[in-house]
Amino acid sequence: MSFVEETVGYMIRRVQERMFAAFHRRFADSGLTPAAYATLATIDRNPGVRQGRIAEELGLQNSNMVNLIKSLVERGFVERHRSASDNRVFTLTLSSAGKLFIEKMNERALALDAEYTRSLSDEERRTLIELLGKMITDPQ
Amino acid sequence: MSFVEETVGYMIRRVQERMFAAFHRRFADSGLTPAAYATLATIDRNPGVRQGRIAEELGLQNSNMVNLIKSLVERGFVERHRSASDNRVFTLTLSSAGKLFIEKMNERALALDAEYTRSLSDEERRTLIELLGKMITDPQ
DNA sequence: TATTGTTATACTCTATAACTATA
DNA sequence: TATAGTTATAGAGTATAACAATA
Repeated sequence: MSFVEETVGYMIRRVQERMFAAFHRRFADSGLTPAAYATLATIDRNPGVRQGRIAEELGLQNSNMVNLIKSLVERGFVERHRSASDNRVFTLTLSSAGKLFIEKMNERALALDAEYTRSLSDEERRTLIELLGKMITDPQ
Repeated sequence: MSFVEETVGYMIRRVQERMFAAFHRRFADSGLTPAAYATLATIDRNPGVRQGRIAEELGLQNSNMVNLIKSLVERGFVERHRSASDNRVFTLTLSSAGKLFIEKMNERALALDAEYTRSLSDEERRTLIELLGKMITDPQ
């Protein structure tokens, strides 16, 4: 219907919208936004990471991390401690409740990902991730 | 750094953010948002289309089309006429100024698309669009 | 009774700038 | 002088519900 359908930009936007909606359907009862989930998953893999580093890695704004982290702490999933070596820094780790929680959420994320890539074969899904990875790691 | 990097959902979000920023850099002086550009491109290919149909096609909200169309009309790019057969409907066409404008914007969109897919070969770019297309056309 | 388009509004995500405390 | 984190705020994009006019 329009030649925008032949551009990557438009197609990505459409797919992203659908995935966003699907995420909120699947994670509605979890109280997690995509950013909050990605933050938890990053802390899980990198215990002791500081919040500014997570923001850099995930492409989030540092200022927007504050309330995000605060809510994760209040829910008992994340622990914040002052760094011993640098008193400006808060190091972040998962509590045992947080570890249990992220395990369940990881399962859910994988199921969700399988759901909205169900029209792709396993190989196509891998190819898609690989091509998107090339675009992201391109220094621009 | 996190296993979210192995999910399509996360990778799409990251790519989309970069493309969004690149769009605004390239189209800053045009006064077009991605939705406005896609709307113009759709009217160009489908003269006489009604605005609700564009919203459906592009995944936009009908209520959000109102101001979008209004600004395109005010800028002299789009003409709105009552449909002869159904008095509820406005048919949309491009003015000659709108046709000149969309041609330039199409060139710009293609250049932009080439820019942020520059880390991909032509074949990879085609593959990417094909895989995204499969996901979009999946009835879900 | 359903559909097209409109209005008003609210919510989420993201961006920016000024601030503090520490280095 | 630079960095980590905070606060407050503004903006864009999107979503929802109620409405008028027309079918």
